[in-house]
Amino acid sequence: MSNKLDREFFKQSTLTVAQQLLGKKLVFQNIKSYITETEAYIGQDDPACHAAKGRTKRTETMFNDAGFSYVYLIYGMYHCLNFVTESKNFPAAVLIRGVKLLDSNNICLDGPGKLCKYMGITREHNGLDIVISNDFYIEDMNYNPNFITTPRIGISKGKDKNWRYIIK
DNA sequence: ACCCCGATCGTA
DNA sequence: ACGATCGGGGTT
Repeated sequence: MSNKLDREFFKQSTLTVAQQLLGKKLVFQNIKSYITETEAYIGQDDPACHAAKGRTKRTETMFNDAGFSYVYLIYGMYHCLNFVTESKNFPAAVLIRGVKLLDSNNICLDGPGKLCKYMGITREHNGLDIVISNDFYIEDMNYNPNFITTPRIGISKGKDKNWRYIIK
């Protein structure tokens, strides 16, 4: 038995998912970690959301049903991992900004580009259904850490939203 | 065809 | 503070 997160979890409001993902176990192939930092990107009214201007080839996966991965290349050299939230055809996702490895000396991977590089996550892993996958999923390990809330970073628009969450 | 810019990171 | 590096997306 496992406590793998199901589609209903990811269908919740994006802010709830972003907060609730903290402390959850992320399994990608043979790498196990837990999530320490997230950010929310929500819909066409969020100027920092890639899908703010609607459906494009790149943002197509943000319109997927909840529970799919959204991976994109940024600055020509790094990848960022997100999980799609809310309803199908509503573009919203949670960016995974930091994790702590569970089986390798508690190494912290602080930064979305760093954790993708370490895990080998690329655009090949875009649009995968992590609710049904057996080697890419998230599990509840019954850890509900306290967290702090801050503005999102690295963006030029939408700085007013306090949609970044970090384990204390 | 061209141009600008970006949900980053390592180095200085 | 800055450069690396390149695809997406809008404009000509």
